[in-house]
Amino acid sequence: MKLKLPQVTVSRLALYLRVLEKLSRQGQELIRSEELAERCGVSAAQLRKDLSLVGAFGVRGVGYQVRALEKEIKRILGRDRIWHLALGGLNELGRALLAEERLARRGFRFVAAFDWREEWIGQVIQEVFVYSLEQLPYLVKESDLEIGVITLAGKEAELMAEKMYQAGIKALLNLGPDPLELKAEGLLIHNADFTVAFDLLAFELTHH
Amino acid sequence: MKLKLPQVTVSRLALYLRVLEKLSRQGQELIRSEELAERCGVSAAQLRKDLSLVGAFGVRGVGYQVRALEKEIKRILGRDRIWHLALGGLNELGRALLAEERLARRGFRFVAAFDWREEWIGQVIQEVFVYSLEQLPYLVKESDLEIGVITLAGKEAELMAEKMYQAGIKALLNLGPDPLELKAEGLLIHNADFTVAFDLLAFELTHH
DNA sequence: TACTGTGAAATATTTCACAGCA
DNA sequence: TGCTGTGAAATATTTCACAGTA
Repeated sequence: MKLKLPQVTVSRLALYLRVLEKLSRQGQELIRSEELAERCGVSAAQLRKDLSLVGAFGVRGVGYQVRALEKEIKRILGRDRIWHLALGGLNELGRALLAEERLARRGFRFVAAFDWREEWIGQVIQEVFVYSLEQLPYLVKESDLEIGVITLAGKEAELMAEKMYQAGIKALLNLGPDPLELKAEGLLIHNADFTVAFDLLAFELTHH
Repeated sequence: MKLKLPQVTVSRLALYLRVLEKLSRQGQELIRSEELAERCGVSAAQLRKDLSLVGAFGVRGVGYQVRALEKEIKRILGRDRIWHLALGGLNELGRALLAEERLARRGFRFVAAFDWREEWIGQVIQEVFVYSLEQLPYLVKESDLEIGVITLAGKEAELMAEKMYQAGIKALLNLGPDPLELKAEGLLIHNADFTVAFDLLAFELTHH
């Protein structure tokens, strides 16, 4: 319960897991740190050190059992279970998330969606029902919604965040443009503006 | 041209810029490091150190001129110009990207989209025309396409990446599920699976 | 006075290099 | 023999604390 890892290590573990899942589907049973690291774009030492922070899963002189390592990393990341997600905001981004196979396949399951717009309420998108915000508290309890995923901007994002918090959601992933200002006791908030990836590329292209 | 910055610094600069753009729109003229840092969720020392790595833009005893700082960071990040993007893959994610105001507003402009699927070719989505891949080399030259944005998976992603490289694209941003294996001389590749953000949250929820 | 800019100190992360083991 | 696991060394990043200045 108290495991502390550098955030970069956690995100690399997520990366390793993606590759392991793929190898596993392809039926590969064994992999060496060097090969796995190469596939993930990190050094072998880095990979082994990351793994050593959470346990010793390999066999000296041999390598790692793909399935066993996959299972271990899943457990460590909390990916050995189903997470119930609530979508806040039925814009293009929100609809793309509902359609994301990566999330569905990995146990991140959108159970309900919420919006203010009359045109969306009552619709079913990718098998997910769109509710009005009045129904939020009831559904959080009833469907055990844990993570709220926000795609809205500005005041709408802020209001959605508050409503979700009041309804009993434990964590918010904000994929919208504006960092959430809400500070709420016991609520875990991650602001994750994916468009930063474009700035990184622009920077590197600009400075060789 | 040769400016070297830690990647974390670059992504924080992108964050600062987002907040500055907002302040600028709201007409605020001045901001202190402490306040800006607070808004961005970093320490004031961190913010000042980040800025000091690229220059000294503040006024001691006063703070930073919002517009001037915004302009400087834009220049440093290569955000003081229009980037021409090519979308590779007209799935839900691709269509969400075409609709992303954040990108349009910040100079990341999708100029053309490419797909194999007959049903998409010839369509216009968010004012962007969808072409078949034969037209890729011509359009890269004609429209000066610099960054290819890939939303596809597996073999399709790999093939799209190769075609884009051969057509003369300078950089690829891969938002699809699989790290690109392509290694091509002079091509800048970023794999940026945004779904990692969900794993990070799951990890933190699991380990308090 | 009230801030920024920045060396120096403190931490954190990565790499090295090899001991340990199937 | 051919790997992993891991202390120790090397780097990198963050924080501290205060000199510098409008």
